[in-house]
Amino acid sequence: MKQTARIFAVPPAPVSRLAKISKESTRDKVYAAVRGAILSGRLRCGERVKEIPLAEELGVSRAILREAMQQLVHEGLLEFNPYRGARVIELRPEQIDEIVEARLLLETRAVRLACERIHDAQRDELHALEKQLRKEKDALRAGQLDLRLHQRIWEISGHVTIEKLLRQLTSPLFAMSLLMRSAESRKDQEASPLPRGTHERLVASICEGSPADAAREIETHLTENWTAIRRRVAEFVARQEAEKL
Amino acid sequence: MKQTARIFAVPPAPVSRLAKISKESTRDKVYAAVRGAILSGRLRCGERVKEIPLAEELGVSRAILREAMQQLVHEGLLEFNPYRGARVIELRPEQIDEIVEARLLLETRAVRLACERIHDAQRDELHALEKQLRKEKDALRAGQLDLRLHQRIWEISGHVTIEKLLRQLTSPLFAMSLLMRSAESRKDQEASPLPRGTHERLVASICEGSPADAAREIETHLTENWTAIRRRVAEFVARQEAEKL
DNA sequence: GATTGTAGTATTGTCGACAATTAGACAATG
DNA sequence: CATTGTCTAATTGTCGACAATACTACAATC
Repeated sequence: MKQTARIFAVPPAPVSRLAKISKESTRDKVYAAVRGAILSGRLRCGERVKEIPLAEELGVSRAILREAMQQLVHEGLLEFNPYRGARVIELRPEQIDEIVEARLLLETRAVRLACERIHDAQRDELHALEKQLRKEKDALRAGQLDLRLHQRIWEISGHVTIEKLLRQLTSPLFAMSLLMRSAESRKDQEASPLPRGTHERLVASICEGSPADAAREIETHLTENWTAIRRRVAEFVARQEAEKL
Repeated sequence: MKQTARIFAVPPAPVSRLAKISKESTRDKVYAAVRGAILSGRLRCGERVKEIPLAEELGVSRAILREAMQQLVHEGLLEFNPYRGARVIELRPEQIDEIVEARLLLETRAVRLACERIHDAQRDELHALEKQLRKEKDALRAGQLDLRLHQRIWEISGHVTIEKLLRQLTSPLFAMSLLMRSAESRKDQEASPLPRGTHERLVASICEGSPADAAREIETHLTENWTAIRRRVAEFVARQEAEKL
């Protein structure tokens, strides 16, 4: 007895505008489900992903799951080794540097564009998101809100290509940040919250349309946030190497 | 009687260094084969890609082919519509603008890094490539050499993340340039060769380690080259729209 | 004549089964 | 005791078959 679709976080039938009739395929749903599992921490970085159990859990065949997994490989969330299975990626500190640098190049452009193209309704939305983020005490949910805020800004920029690239770059970073959060003691977590002030200033700059300010804010925001995480990752792999010996 | 592997451009057993024992899977070979078919013009932009004939031609099952095609979707070379099959993408002029802009952001950084990190052996290689490119009269081969030259520079930059993104951005552009070349009259082709001088200056700047010059060269190179193609694409879609009526 | 309904066919979506490969346990050998 | 060889179980790689859907042509209706 299969229990299909229980896993899928079924979205409330996204008000199909006439242009977008393309019903999403099973593969897309599986892709979203696995991606969500990684990005919510249910599948942790470095963890082996076995096809049979996961396919059964999702109520689909392995073939479909494998197709979805290929997409995740290309998105940088999974690693494949022939006959040895797939693992969720595990970034090394240098890779984090690279990804953050690339993100900076692209996201700077994105926020500048957002400054030019933002509408009033979107201004309200950004402020609401920022306010919600400021009030959120739970670290995990705060991280997810932070991600949503960024994504919203990319969308507002109207630059689809850059948006896709940023989404791709951010996924593995976010997954690693989850691993760090779960790996470290509760005390450390309290000691390093997200730098809230930068969000406020970033949103403000975009809403008043000051590209230079916005660019500066996004730079400090990214740099501060990820140098902290980079340090933790470095400590983490050092500890891991030590255990190996 | 199947004729497996006849299609695969079998590479001469890429001197496996001890670290890289991972024998490439059938899926990777299929991926490379289809990608090659698109990037060599055998599969043209906008063309429908039917699974059964292609799978038979490659001598593999549809399942494998579909996995490979998923990767190509993510790379931006294929488009999927449920139950309607896959097509090779067809870029609109605005998309070309976007991609070129993103490429510019990333490739500028790449050439600057290449200036810092290049070795003597690589200098020789770049010069050799550039010389070969300068002598090449055939437009298609010249385009492929141009691509190789760029890719080599990305590799020299040592920035794996940027390299991957650039590869992704360039694939669809290149495919479209092939379409343009085949769509237009022979006379026009002669009239618009690649701007060779910029390659020479670009390679020179990188080899002598002048980041500012190199960045300027890559910018003019990309801009000149792709505004020309963008114009042709615009004409092409206009002609196409006209035929529809 | 244009539109609508209705086969039939071609193509994609999905699945379960079997083959190939790896990893780990355990015995044999020096 | 360390090393090597062999067997077994678990897992992935590959395939062919069947179901679901979309496209085409043609007939029916107004």
